[in-house]
Amino acid sequence: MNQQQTSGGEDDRVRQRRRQITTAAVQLFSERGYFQTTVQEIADAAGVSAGLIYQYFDDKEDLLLLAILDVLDSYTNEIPQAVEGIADPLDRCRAAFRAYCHVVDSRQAATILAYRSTKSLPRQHRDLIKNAERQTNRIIGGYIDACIEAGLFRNVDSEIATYQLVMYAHAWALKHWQLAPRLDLDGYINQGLDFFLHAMLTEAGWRHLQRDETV
Amino acid sequence: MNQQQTSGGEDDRVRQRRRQITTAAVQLFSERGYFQTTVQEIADAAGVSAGLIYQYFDDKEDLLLLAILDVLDSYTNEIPQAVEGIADPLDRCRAAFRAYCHVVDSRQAATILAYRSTKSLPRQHRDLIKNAERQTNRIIGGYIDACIEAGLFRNVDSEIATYQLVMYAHAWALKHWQLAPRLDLDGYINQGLDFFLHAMLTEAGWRHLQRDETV
Amino acid sequence: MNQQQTSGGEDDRVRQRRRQITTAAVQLFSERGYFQTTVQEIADAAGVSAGLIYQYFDDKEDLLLLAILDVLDSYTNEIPQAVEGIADPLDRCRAAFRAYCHVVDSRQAATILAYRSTKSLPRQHRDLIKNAERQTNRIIGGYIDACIEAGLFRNVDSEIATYQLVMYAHAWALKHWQLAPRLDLDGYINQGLDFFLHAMLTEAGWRHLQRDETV
Amino acid sequence: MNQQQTSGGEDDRVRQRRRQITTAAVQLFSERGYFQTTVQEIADAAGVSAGLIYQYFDDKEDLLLLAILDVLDSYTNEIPQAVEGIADPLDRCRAAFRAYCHVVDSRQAATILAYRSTKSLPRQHRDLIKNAERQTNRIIGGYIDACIEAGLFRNVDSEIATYQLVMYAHAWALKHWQLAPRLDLDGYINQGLDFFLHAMLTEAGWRHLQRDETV
DNA sequence: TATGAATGAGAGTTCATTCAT
DNA sequence: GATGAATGAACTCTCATTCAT
Repeated sequence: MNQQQTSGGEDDRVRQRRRQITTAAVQLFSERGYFQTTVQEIADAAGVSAGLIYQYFDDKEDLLLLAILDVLDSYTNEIPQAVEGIADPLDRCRAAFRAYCHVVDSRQAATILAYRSTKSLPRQHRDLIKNAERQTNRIIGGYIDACIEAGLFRNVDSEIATYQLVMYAHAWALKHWQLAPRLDLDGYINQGLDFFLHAMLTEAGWRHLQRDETV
Repeated sequence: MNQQQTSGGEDDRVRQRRRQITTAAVQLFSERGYFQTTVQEIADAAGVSAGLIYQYFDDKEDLLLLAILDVLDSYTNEIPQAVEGIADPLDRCRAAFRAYCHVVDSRQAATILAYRSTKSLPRQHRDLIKNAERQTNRIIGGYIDACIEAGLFRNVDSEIATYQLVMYAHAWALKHWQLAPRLDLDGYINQGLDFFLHAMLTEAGWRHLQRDETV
Repeated sequence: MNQQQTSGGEDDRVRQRRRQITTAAVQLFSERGYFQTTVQEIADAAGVSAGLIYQYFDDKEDLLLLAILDVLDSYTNEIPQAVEGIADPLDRCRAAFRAYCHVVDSRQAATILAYRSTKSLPRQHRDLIKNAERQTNRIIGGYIDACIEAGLFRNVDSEIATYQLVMYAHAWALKHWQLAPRLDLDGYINQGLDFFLHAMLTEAGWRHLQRDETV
Repeated sequence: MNQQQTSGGEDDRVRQRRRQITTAAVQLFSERGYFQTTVQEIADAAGVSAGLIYQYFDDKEDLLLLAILDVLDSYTNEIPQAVEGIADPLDRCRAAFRAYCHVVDSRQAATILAYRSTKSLPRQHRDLIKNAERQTNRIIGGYIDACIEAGLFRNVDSEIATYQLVMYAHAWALKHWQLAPRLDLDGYINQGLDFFLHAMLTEAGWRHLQRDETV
């Protein structure tokens, strides 16, 4: 990644420029795909010259990397926010799942971007993306673990379970053309919750859930 | 799509050539991606000249379309084969799931191809791919429906359930880098079966399952 | 040019094939131009395979040469035919001019072909075309000379005069888009005759002409 | 046609580049023909890279169009210049004819270009060329009309007469291989004048001409 | 004699990247 | 810092020509 020697106050201008360009890149890469988007188009969308991009990014690939990481970051940020203040582990799990699905829904094209374009990057950059993904997954995994420890979930492999949840959320973007005609987002989320709870809840978990709903 | 006028015996040569080229295309598109693969490379891999490809395919895009359809066809063909002769609906469902996961495992790169590259095609071609996908899904859906009708599965939305199964199988390819270090294919399949059965089986279903295993 | 060793009766088949292909070539080269016409298209139009063309012609250029010569031959043949039996030199001249204009009218595209494509040929082939052209011109030139010798035309340079007549006729094809909206062929011919007669007739010529019209 | 956004002073650089490339294109297209000339060759001749051409022209066809129009413009510009200050309509007519022949002589290959290559363009572009041609013709036509109105020329169709003059001039390029061995340019021009004056002058015209020469 | 599958050189065009201003 | 004109490598696709059948 391009390293700018930033001396003090310059830092903000640099960050601002990077954001401006990254935002345009996410938008265009998501819509049209990495290879069908030209650097010139990104420059136009960002309102800068093509040449300037090369002062903030090494090359087009670097731009892709940053664009994908930007999207993954938004997951890592928005999900914990959504469950903030929810103490009950089961509620927290459900809220996190809902939040994930909502983020995917609002950034469908960007979600697909990682699936389409990650493989276009060199191994080293791919690893950065995988780590960012793992980070989000670990958050979800933590919520599941809490439920298991509380005896609400069966003792499933929480990492595999996390992938189930994550893939279910991603499927809303990946297979939207197939799912959208049949359900709206809330229907999709409820189906998912029904499924996952049946798959994972223990007897104690069911009682906890019912009390929850009684209250 | 390119239409060759094929009169009788010529048909075989044409099919053979198309297969030869498509196989190379699936291989290379899967490995390197659509845009990073040149037509020349496909020609070399297929052992033909670059020009000849244009006698069997309209253009590079056509080649991509046929490559993706080829992969999807292998799903549609191999899964019914794997459950042939299995009468019990629950057994059939489990066998189909296993088969799906095995096909994905054996054609990982090709499975990813559809996710990466479908969007690079024009709408009309995308629709052909979607239909091929629907066709496979309908097969799986039929197996699930049979279990529901037999009272073995809860009355879930079988289409959504199908997507769950399919995405789980696809995840083995899409997130292989993440999953493979933790499990082998059989472990992954068993985790999945455990999960899905818990999510869907009725009381009757559980009894059926246990009798099954006793026998 | 391709030399076929023709043994006796084979000769006809060969000539027939050549004619078949040349006719298609004239047609297509005239309509679309030399470079925009593919050998395959000519083969299709002639109802033979592309490969066969190379048994009767050296290459595509050869085909062009023969096509142009074919058109020029039709001039050399048709004009003398049209004046056959006309003894009066002035009448013969006028009839020849009319005939030339009519041939051009009926083969407009082919007439343009020589203008468009001759330069695409190597010098040696160009010379063959020039000679064919000279041959036709010499015929016209002869008619003019006869009028001069008879004292009906001024003693103009008959070769230049010939070019005037020829270019006037060719202009009907070359500038058809411009001329056709203003005149029909006969109007164009009459304008031309009026022009040329005024330019060339002597006093004696005028009297000859009037006597002609009186009779 | 390619539209460059030109703001003020940039305009000159753009015009200069376009001229540089157009000049090379006229040269090469004229010498070798449109299809035998590669964009790379034009770039080399113009001293720029092949890619740059596509920043000033849409495609090779656009380049052809501009090249032809450039030649036609030189007619429209140079002929009126040559007759500037000549008040007598007959003298003006003769000077214009001389000028036309001289321009054709100095740009022989370019003159042929329009005949060879116009048909390679799409209808819309062909129309632009036709209009440019009409414009030049209208200038000549005006000079002839003036002679008719002054009673110096017979009341001929001035448009057809214009074509006669124009074709005669063009023939110097189109049939140069045939004409040049017999006459030089001045001889050709004089022959033409002799011819046209005989064809068109009235009695009054002849007297005007003689007085002219007496003076 | 006739076919048409196969070749492969070569063309137009795009676009990431650089660098003088 | 910022521009955008300029580069040139690389790619897709076409088509004249050959040759096994």
